[in-house]
Amino acid sequence: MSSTQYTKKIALIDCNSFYVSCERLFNPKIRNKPVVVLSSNDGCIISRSNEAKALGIKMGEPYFKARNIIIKNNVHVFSSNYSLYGDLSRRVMRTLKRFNSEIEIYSIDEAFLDLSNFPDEEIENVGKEIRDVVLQWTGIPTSIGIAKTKTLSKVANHIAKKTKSGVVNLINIKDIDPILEKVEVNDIWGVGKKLTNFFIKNGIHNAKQLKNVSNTWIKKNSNVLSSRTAMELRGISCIDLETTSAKRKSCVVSRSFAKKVEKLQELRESITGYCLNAAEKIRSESLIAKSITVFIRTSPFQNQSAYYANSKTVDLPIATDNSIEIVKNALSVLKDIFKNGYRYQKAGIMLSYLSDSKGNKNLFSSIEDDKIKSLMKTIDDTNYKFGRSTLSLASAGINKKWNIKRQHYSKIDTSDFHYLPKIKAI
DNA sequence: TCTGGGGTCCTAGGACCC
DNA sequence: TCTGGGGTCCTAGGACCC
Repeated sequence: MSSTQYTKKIALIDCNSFYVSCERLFNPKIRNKPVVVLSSNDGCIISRSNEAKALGIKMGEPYFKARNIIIKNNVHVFSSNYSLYGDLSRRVMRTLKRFNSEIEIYSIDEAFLDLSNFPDEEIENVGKEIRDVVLQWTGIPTSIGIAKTKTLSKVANHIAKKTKSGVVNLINIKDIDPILEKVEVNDIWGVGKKLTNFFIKNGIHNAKQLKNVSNTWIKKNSNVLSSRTAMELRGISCIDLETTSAKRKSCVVSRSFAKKVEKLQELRESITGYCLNAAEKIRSESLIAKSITVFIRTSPFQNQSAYYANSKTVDLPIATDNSIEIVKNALSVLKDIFKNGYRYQKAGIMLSYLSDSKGNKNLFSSIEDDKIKSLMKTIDDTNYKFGRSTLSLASAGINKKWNIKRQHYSKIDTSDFHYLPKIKAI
């Protein structure tokens, strides 16, 4: 044991059953009880407490299929509350940034954090400290995996979820093979359904076997992504931390309907709403869109009625963030793909070829443009203050029969004083 | 009756050109 | 008249992630 070492160290911090943890934060009664959170429209189960997992409730399972187990076992059910989860996510990420600004926010409940600046021998304790601080400051429990590459830190995290301390460190492990041997190939980051089948067919069942497969074989028989994954398992970093939050390239807004929709008018209302949402989103990120895609489809699960799905893209002559422009184009595309006589289940729009709107004044910008800009800003500011869709367009409709279902909504809003938990003085 | 929503990246194959 | 090989660029769709 000699001098202090500073090898490359990446931590993956993952919030445990994140949406369930968020609901529990404001509802102590459901701690240590089985809890699930549903996807939009109360369609599928997308977050489960450990107690719910133990009952055999599966990730992504349709709610109606699990309903019997849920009722029988008194499982607490919540519709998703994304503004709450988004808010708590930001608090967690802010806390993590105190340990190092080199952070990649990978999803709403996960972040990669570069910890190379801490000495190797201290790293496990640093991991434990991060976990304690996040829990204390935000109330959210996490699991932490630390290793030399992103893929290995995912593996470490996978194991950490099953351990009591919640922290697993693979830095300077003498022999990693016995650990990798216990990780099934389908649990490796980057290996999905298709690749799992391919690997198993070729005798590769676990992470140790994938790590030891020859580079030439994998490149010849699979693709660069697989070879990168294998390299990363060997401890050679191929996937960099993306710390500068790159601007997104597309923006999708889509929803399933609570009730099937048959009329063009109702589709028009929904598409208008999605456009307004998406336009507001890209404006808040100073982006403009060059193309708009509209898609509609009937349910793929109901085999007795005919299936119809279609989409169409329109390229705009000039990239824009103007809601009115976007709605107008989307509705005209919708008219082209709409067919009578179908029961539509879902619709959506996508804005793509997004680019920076700042310093990007086009040749044709005019006083008219400035007027539109200030109108959009007024709409955004008002909606921010008084809630979404305070100001809207007439085509968005008023009576939205098709609008989403949220039967188990917790109604917690961290930006509203009415929902602050009350503390009684003793 | 009831099956989420939002992203990125890679690749094969077609179109086109020389 | 018939026939070639190779390069680039674009796009749709697939696979993967959470």
